[in-house]
Amino acid sequence: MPTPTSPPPAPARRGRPGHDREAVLAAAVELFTRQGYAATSVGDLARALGVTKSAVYHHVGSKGELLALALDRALAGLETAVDEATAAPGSAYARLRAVVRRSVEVLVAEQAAVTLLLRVHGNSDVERDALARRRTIDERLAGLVRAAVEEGSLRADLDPQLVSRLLFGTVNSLVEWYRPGGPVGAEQLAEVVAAVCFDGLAARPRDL
Amino acid sequence: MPTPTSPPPAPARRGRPGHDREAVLAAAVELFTRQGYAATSVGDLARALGVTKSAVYHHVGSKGELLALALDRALAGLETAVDEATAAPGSAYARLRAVVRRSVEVLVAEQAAVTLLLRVHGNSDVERDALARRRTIDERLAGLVRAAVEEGSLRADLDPQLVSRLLFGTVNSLVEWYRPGGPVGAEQLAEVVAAVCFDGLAARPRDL
DNA sequence: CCTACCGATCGGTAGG
DNA sequence: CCTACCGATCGGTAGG
Repeated sequence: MPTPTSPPPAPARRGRPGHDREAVLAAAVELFTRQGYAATSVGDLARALGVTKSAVYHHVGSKGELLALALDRALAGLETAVDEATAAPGSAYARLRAVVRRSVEVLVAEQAAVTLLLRVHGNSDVERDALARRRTIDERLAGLVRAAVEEGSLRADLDPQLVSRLLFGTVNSLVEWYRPGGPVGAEQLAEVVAAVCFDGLAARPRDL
Repeated sequence: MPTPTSPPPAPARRGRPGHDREAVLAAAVELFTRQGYAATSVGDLARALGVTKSAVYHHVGSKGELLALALDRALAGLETAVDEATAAPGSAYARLRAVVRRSVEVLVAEQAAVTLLLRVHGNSDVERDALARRRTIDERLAGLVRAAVEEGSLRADLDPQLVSRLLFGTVNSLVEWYRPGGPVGAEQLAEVVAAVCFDGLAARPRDL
């Protein structure tokens, strides 16, 4: 038992050391991505943290609030990536390639949160708000692709919208298999993805 | 108790015309993909069909059985695509390109079921069995990529496993946005995806 | 009055 | 194919 008799005059920490809001969020994001949001109960989350459900509710108002926090983290990261890359000087092609690289880096840094974002169905206001923000990002990306096509640096035989979807579909698919700490680092991955997307997989003379 | 008093002599059709097992499965797959499997209750499904929950259980033994049927449909389609494309004559490159095209076609034909498959978490035996079958498919695809790299038709500076993941990550990402009946047909989409994956997005002299 | 919890239980709803 | 239910578990909250 912690201090049942001795009253320390300093009003320092009482109760157990315990977790903070950030630790609860981290555990929630991990479980939500591994099992799915709907399939994860607050009880599951509490068990993973080694506390009771009530302890979880001490730190967070609702299960949906945890989802909202996670989705905001993913969206903020992606929005910043798009902001920075679109504001950069240079050709539309260079900006697009930069946004691909930066997106991969965000996706690696906030992988679990981005995974959640990509799986949102719109089953609640929180999810619908996230989908709306995501659509805005997608539209900005499509605009960048359009500019690169008009500039003449992307193949002109394909619809820019289609190109945008294939491009960021490839980027987003990374969450399905990439695990940090493996043989491929984040920056290296970003460069490989950009190279494959823009230059293709087929062997070319310059490979030899 | 059923029929406590009135025993109708004619055993003809009783009850409403109603749905069959296939209609229940179709509605389930649609709802599971739209809302997520865990977030879809059997009551939701019943409401969508305009019947009661018990009516649903007349056609199907459990919610998990509906998931198993859907996942089997997706897996069988993809397995057939890989079977046929890998058995075809020609270079490894040609077989790989064929399997990409055939995969896109299966994905379009069984889009909802494939979407479900791609979102499986392994939360039940049904889901774990599906993941195991999917892994086998992925390994065969990776083997085909490896053969194409060794043959010299794919860029040799990248790990075949990485190439395989990017390639089929791109293919699989189609479920997120492709809707049949739109401006792009299935075969056309298959050809575009193969072209973009192998030749890249960047403009090249032959485009001009 | 605070932070950090616990044991028990709330009203509703899940799959069956 | 329905009405009428079950065991259990859901997200969330009470007092201490």
